[in-house]
Amino acid sequence: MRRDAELNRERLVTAAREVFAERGLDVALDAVAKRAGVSIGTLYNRFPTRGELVRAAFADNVDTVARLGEHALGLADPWDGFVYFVEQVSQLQAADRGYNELAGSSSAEDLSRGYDLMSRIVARAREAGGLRADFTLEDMAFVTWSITRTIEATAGTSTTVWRRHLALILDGLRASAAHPLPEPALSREQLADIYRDC
Amino acid sequence: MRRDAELNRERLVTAAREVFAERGLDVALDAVAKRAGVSIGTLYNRFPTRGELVRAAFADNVDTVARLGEHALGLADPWDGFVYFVEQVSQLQAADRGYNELAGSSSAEDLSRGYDLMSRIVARAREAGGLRADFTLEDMAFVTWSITRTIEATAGTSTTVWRRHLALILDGLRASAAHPLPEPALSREQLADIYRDC
DNA sequence: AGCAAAGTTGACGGCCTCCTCAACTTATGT
DNA sequence: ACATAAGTTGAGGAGGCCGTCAACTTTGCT
Repeated sequence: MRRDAELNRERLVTAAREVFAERGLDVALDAVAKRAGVSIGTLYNRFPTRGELVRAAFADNVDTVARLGEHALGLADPWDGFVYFVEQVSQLQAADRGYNELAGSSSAEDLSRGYDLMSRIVARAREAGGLRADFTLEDMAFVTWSITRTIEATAGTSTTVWRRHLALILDGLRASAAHPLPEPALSREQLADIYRDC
Repeated sequence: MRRDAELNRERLVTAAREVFAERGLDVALDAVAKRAGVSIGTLYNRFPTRGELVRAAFADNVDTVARLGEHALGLADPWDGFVYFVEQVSQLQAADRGYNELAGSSSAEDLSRGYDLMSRIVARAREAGGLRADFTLEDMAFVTWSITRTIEATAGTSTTVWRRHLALILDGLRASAAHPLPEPALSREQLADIYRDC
């Protein structure tokens, strides 16, 4: 890759991160090209689909989440680790509209790394008796969808109320709060279907 | 209003209900006109904005919710009434994509009638000690957003898993599950702001 | 029956975004 | 210095939806 091409690529990724953060994942790509100081043709040349640009823009966040997960697993109390992880990821979402949208529709499980990590965090918290026994990995999608949506709705008015909502949710996930659930959890395949569609 | 005009109006409202239910509130209005067997010009003549058509299409649901609320208040146990109301409204949302989207962005409080009703259901459940003491009317928005989003995500795969999610949420709303919340509730004004924007 | 008011029609201009491609510019190795 | 591959450019065609309006049709009153 030529030096100028590499530079333009970086400019595009940076611009994409900024524009996605401010205006969401659905912005017109012209806005990204303009902010990068590059023509729309170059953008399409480098990133033929929007998805590729999105992936490039949020590659860092994937690493960050992995680090958060490792740290969560390092905490002495498994329930605290679970809470820590969910809170930190939510914080990331609250700070970046684009990432919030992404988290709500790809949930980090297309990444085997993130999937595995979350799986361990959930299992550990459940087995230690902090997290309710009937909570499955797939149920994490509910948590993500909930938080994603309230962050989206409240971002313009308060950057912190989502913490209240999260606290309400967490209170329902403690083993001590558990009442029998009326429906079986989603299977791994069902969840995969859901994410495939979007 | 002329007889034919009245008939066309009804056709449009019926068509809108059907199309919104299947494809959401953002469909191209041509689709509604086509299903109604009427020209796009007539649609615009009768309903100058999309909002007016939406309101007309979901007027029935507003009545239904009011009835559900009354019934909830008639139940002997206030907590059961609360649960009943939330479940029934969610059921309505699960059956109609358009109404689900509407509920997620207008939350029935633009309607003073629905607002008042919900207010009483919440207050009653809280005062009876079933619903946690720190739960406010404004917190209902969290519940609505959560359920709306998971219904939206899962509708194509399962028409019932949302009940599992709702059960998890409800477990967090019981007085017995309450742990101190980290943030104050949204004020009535803040919530109004949020709904104004959308 | 005849007529004015009410209602309907759908082609069309406007707007936006997507994505392509032929012409042009730049980097790099020799 | 120059040739050539690599990269860039941006105007423009395609597609979708919106909302309008002048010409036409229907209703209902007298």
